[in-house]
This record gives sequence, C-alpha cells and structure tokens, in this order.
Amino acid sequence: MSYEQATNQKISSTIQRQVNRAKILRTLRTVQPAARIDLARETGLSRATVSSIVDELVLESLVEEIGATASRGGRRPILLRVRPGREGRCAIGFELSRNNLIGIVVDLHGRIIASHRELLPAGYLEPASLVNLICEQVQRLTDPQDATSRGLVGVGLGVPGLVDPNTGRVQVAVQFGWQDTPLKDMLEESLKVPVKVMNNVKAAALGEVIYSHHAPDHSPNPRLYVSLGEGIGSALIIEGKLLSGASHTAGEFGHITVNSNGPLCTCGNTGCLEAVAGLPALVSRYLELARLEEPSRLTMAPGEFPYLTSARFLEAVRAGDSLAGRVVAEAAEQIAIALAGVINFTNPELVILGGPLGQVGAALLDPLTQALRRRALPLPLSHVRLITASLGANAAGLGLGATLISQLSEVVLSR
Amino acid sequence: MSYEQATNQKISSTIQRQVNRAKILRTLRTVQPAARIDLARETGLSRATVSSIVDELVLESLVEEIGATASRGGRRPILLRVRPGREGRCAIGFELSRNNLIGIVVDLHGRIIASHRELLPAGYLEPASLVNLICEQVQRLTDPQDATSRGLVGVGLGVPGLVDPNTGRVQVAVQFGWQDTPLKDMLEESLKVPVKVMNNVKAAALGEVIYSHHAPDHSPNPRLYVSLGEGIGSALIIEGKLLSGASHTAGEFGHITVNSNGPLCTCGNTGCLEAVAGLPALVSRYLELARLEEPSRLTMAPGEFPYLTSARFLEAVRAGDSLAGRVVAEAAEQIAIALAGVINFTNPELVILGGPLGQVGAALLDPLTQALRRRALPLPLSHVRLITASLGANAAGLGLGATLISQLSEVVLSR
DNA sequence: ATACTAAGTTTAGGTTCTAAACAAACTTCT
DNA sequence: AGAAGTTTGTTTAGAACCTAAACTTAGTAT
Repeated sequence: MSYEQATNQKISSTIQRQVNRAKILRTLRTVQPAARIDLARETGLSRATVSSIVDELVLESLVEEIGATASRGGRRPILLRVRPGREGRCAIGFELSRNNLIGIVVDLHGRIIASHRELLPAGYLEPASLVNLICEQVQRLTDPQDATSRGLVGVGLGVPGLVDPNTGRVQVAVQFGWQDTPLKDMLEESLKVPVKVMNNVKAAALGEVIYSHHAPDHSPNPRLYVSLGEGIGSALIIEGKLLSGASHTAGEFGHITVNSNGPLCTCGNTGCLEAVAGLPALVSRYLELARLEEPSRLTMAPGEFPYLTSARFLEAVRAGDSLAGRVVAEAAEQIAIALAGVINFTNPELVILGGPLGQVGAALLDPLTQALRRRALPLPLSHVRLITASLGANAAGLGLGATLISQLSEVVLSR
Repeated sequence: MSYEQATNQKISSTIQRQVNRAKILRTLRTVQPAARIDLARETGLSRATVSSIVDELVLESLVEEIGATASRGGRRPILLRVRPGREGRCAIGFELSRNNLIGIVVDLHGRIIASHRELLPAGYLEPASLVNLICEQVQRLTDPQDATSRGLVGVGLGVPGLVDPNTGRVQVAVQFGWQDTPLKDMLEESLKVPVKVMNNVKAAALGEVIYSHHAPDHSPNPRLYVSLGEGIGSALIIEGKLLSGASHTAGEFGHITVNSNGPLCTCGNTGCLEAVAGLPALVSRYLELARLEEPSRLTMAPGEFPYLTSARFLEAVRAGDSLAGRVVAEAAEQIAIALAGVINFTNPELVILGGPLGQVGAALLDPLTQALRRRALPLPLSHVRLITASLGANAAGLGLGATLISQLSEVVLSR
C-alpha cells in the first residue's frame, strides 16, 4: 500500500500548491529550525498559506514542531524542522555490484539511519531474484520491530551497466548478462513506491556532489565527478541534474584522447586516457620500470611481480614506494590533459576525484594540480575546487537516497 | 512605455495561470493552426480554461483567429494560430562585431520580418554610444510608417567578449576596451523592455541549434555548436539552455589539448587545438608546405604568399587547391581528436560546425567524419548528427530573437 | 493591571480551475 | 423542410487555494 493510500492523503493538488509546498520544504531544509513566520518572510507567502501547508506537511510526517523558542517580544514562535530519523519518512538507495548489494536508508535530513550489505550468491543473478532480494531488504530496513518508519518516499538502485534513467530500463549490464531489463517497472510493481534506477557510478557522483556541500544542490554550474580505477569514468551534474546524454553514455572520460599516437585502446582508438592511466596500464608500467630499477628502492619484492594486482599497486603507492609514485605522477600528467580539457570546456565549480586511484592522496593530487596549472586556462581553473571523494562504498546509495529525498521539495512541470 | 502599461494589462498572474498560458502557447506553436478544443485535448485543460486563456492571448496580440474550418460533424471549429508578422509581437536580436551592428526583427513564428546592418564608426565605441545606436535602431525597426508593431517582447544583444548572461554585464570585451559594463541595465533603462545580453558566439549557437529543427527546442540531450575560425570556440546547449559555467567561459573548445608535445599556445599550454587548427596555424602550415611543393599544383601564385590571409586560404580550399585541402585534412584530424573527446563526454544528439572553416564543406567534413569514426566511441557517435551552420551572419540575432520569443511560452519558477 | 508586540489562526474576498449546463452552428435522417 | 444528433465554444456554479485583514494567543514592558 502506498503512503498516500495508507494515510488518506488527497492525491492531487494544484500546481500552485505544489510549488508553494516545495518552496516551504526547501526553505525549511536550509534554515531549520524556523517558525512559520520565518518561512513566510523567507518565501514571500502569507502567514495563512504557510500555516495551512505546514499543517499538511506535519500530517505527512515530513515536518515536526520542536516546541517554542524564546520570545521576540510577543508570542513565542513555534520552531519547525524537517522530521529526522525513523519518525520521519525515508528513502532507500541500493547499489548493486558484482558480489554485493548495499542498501542505505536515508532520513529526511539526508543522514544514514540504517544500512545493510548483502553478499550475492555466486553465479548468474536473475533480475527477478534481485527484485526479491531488494524487496526483502526493504522490508527488513524499513520496518524493524523497534520502530515504525512513517513511509517510504522511494527506492533507488545503482547498477553497473548502461541504464536509461528515465525509463529505468537496464539496457546492458555485462557483468550480469542482462539486456533491456525493465528493472524500474519490476521493482515498482513489487514495492508500490516510486523507484529510480541508474548507473552506479552516476549515482555515486550524485552522492559525492550532494554531500560535498560545496554549493547549493541546484547550482547552475557544472560539477564533475571522476572515477579513477580499472576503468575511468565520470559524471557531470548541471543544475543538480545528471547529464545523461543521447545514448545515456555521457561522462565517458576514459576515452578522451590524451596522446594521439599512444597505445591502442580497447575501444579501437589510440591514446585514450584509460589506456594510459587506467589501473591495468599503471600496473604494466610499474612492472616495466621495476625491471630497470634497483630492487632496494622498492617496497615490493621482485617475487611479487607476477602476481601484482591493482590493489597491491595502490598499497605500494600509499606506502610511499617511489617507483609507484613515479608511475602515478606520470598518470597524473595524462589525467591532467584530459581534465584540463573538460575543465576548460564545462567550466565546473567542483571536481571530485573518486575511485581507487582517486583516493591515494598527494601522490596523485600534487602532480595533478601542478599539471592543471600548466594546462588549464587560468580563469576557469581558478573557479574549480578540486577535492577527493569521501563517501566510499556508500556513495551510490547515499546519492540515490538523497536524490529521492530532495525530489520531495521539487516541482516537475509536466510540459 | 512598456507593453503592459500601454495596453492596461494586469501585471501579475498566478503560477497556475502562467503555467497554463505557457502550455497553451507552446502547444499552439507546435500544432497550429488549431481550435480551442484541440488545445484543450492536447493540454488536458478544460475547454473553459482554454477559452479564457486564448481570450487573453488574443488581447495581447500573441494569438489570432483565422476563421472557421470544415465542420467535424457539428459546429465548425475556429482555428487559431500564433500571430505572425507585424500584426503580432516581435523581438529584436542585435549582434555587435568590430565594425558592424546587425539587428534582426523576429516575429512570433521565429521568422525574420526586418533587419538592418549598421556600419560602426572607426575608433573607440563608448558603451553609451552603443546604447544610443541600439535605441535608434529599435525605433526604426519596430515602428516604420507603413505598419504598427503590436509590442516588442524584448531585445537581445550578442557581444564579442566575456559576458555574465544572468546580470547582462560585459565583464571583458577586449575589442572595445570595455570592462565590467552593465549593458543590460543601461539598455533596459533606455528601452523599457526586457534585455538579454550574452556572448555573440553563444548567441549564434542558440540560433543555429534552434533553427536546425533537429530536435524539440527543449530536448534534454546536449547539442553542440563549434565555431572554427581564427579562434576555436563552442557552446553547449542542454535542455534548451546554454551552459554558461562558473566563470561564464564554458565551451572553450580551442584549448583542449590534442598533442601534449605540440606547439606552444597563446594560453601557455602546449598542443591546444587552436594552436594547431586555428586559421592562423593553417595558414602557416600552408606556407611551410608550399615551399616544398611544385608551384604548378597550387591555385595560388607564390607571389601571394607573403600576403596570405585566412580568407584567401579558405578561398583556395574551396577552389580545390590540393595543398590547402591537405592542410585542412590535417586540421580535421586534430579537430576530430578534440571533438571525439567531447562527443564521448557529453553524448550530444547534434553537432553543428560553424565559423569560416566550419563552412568549407567536404574538404573538412570528409576527413573529419572519417577520423571521428576511428576516434569516437561507436554508441555515442551513432547518436550524433553532424551538420553545418546555415544562418551565416544572422545566427546571433536570430538566436537572441528566437530565445526571447520562446521565453513567452516558458515558466520560470523563481525558487 | 495595562499597554504593547509578535506569532499563529480565522475569515472574507479574489483568481483560477473544473464539471456541467447551455448556446451556437453544423450534419444527417426522414 | 424539420427534427434529432454532434461538435464547438461559452456561461455558470462550486471547489481549491491564495492574500489581506481581523482576531486570538501568548508573551514582554511599564
């Protein structure tokens, strides 16, 4: 049963009402705690309208009174806030990866109030099995015996693959062998709440951007998330919305050419960034150079070389292995070429480096920022804040959860 | 006197009304001619509401009845259309360049109903003089003796320089020596109509994109305009809106690195696209190669070389000069490197090539499309339509005019 | 106590919507 | 030709929702 049915809400309200509800909720989110009169002043609505809408919001468990505060010379104002924790409403964001299904419950303040990591059975995963798994988790996460959750706003799912975020169809997910699978529709039928399905990296980008709190959620300026790992991808967020693109592949950052005579890439082009700065390329490069280096200067025994994994390589970087550092610095130069181009072209206010390689710290950041200073135009570069991702494995779940929550305070004009 | 004052319009209407007005106008623009009942069916509004709003739109000279059409079994429907020509309302888009001020009057259908090219006096142009010039032109263009224009929707101005399109302040215009000049405010004070000031290349991009009619005006998918000339710039349009960027420099396409070891660029970086494929670079390259070539194979006499201009070079290209063609083909390869990156990254549905070099035809397009097939990812590339700009010197004026016109059927939620 | 002030609620009136009744202007059937 | 039915457009009655202003509540200041 949906929340509207469960609480006998009226389903439709006028556009006017929707806009004003959104205005009030949005304002309260940013200035809470605040009294009705504050909201009226802030939004320009009359006190009567604010009162009426706040009543509605309280009924829907979106807002609560937290008692009167000090008088300002007359009747004491009753402070309101967006209802936090399990007493309020919530959203759940899931991230599917090869072996795990991570679910994160986000309250109306955007805070994590529960989470769960489910190990996936080895072997082929049927879409229908995933739907069942998610339904189970939703049950478990929203309705524990000790508390009552007042209503699920929606459920999000991040999938490693090509997804049309509008229809929620997974067009291709190589890891699971799925093709044109209507996951959103399947989930909505089972869960009876709105469902959002999107690519997991893009969900992570949303999470990192929203929780960076570097600019208002709907800043018109682009914000870029770059994921550096085995592959190199990115996502561009403009006016708080992900750029999806004509074939839903926007953000392909790894296939920008950084050296037109460089090595052949899996995509057929030569000198793609991914071919020279993806982790496999860095590992190869490390091995190539290690043969010429004095073993004493390495943190790694030559015996390890045949089994060198990306993870082990990153460990060496963090341990201060000078050769690994050199390899990363080389990669940083290449990444800077592509990133400078994108910074010049999109003129972002924020760039977030994520993915395993994005998190190694100064070994990457120092040479990268230096190279950017040489390669990017001074004006756009001066408006960029370059930071490191901070949400780890929770990024995608948080991104989806927070997006669903913030949709409560948005109006969509149907056109 | 503003149009609202002149016609005793009421100034404010509710959000509800604005949304519905916009819906009806937008619908009529796409399905005209249409009767009230058609609009009601199309928009989902009641016939009563449609009637009431249409009455308003007729009063405002935005819509007109064009008589009854054949009966569909009962009373004959009265067809409506957006009011064309001078009987309807209009907008004017100006483009300022070094020597010219081009003004274009656009009617509600987006068609040119008048235009004027004014030669600018040599020497320094005061902002105030420009304002006067524009006011004169607006007078002349809107109120000729032979017809009455029913009201100017707004005026747009494209300026070669760095402009904040929100405030309409020209931050820098090197050609005119302006710095932080509030042109929009100055013009609005004089003209008493809404004014939009933006960069001229971006205005041209809007024009080319809107008049390409390749996708609905507000397609969510990116559309890219690239201007190839002395410099290389571009503009990205997403959901019908120009991407401006944090420092209003988004679209810098010429400073994408295409060859990290390439020649030094004016910006300080090495191997920028502009440094290898801007017209000055092509002219130099031509001269460099011409010395090694048999004169008989050239369309140009060696005596011309010292005076070779970009214009003459482009003429040679169009005349089929094989060496010039080779130089353009080389440039196309470099342009493709940058363009492939941007296509992969933004996943556009449309790429428009403009600027002098963008217009030379097959000499550029053939090698460019070939190189793109090698360098861009197949999926995003397959969604791109690559076309050539078609509006010439009118692009910026048309872009501004059409933008102002289409703002009549848009609602801006104030947030 | 009395006057003043501020916050929140109630009320009266204005817009704007929809559904339904009505009017206008046709076509079709007998 | 006249009656009946259709379709388009307008008018009307009622509902949703806004605002301004009056009113209530709950404080402070003197």
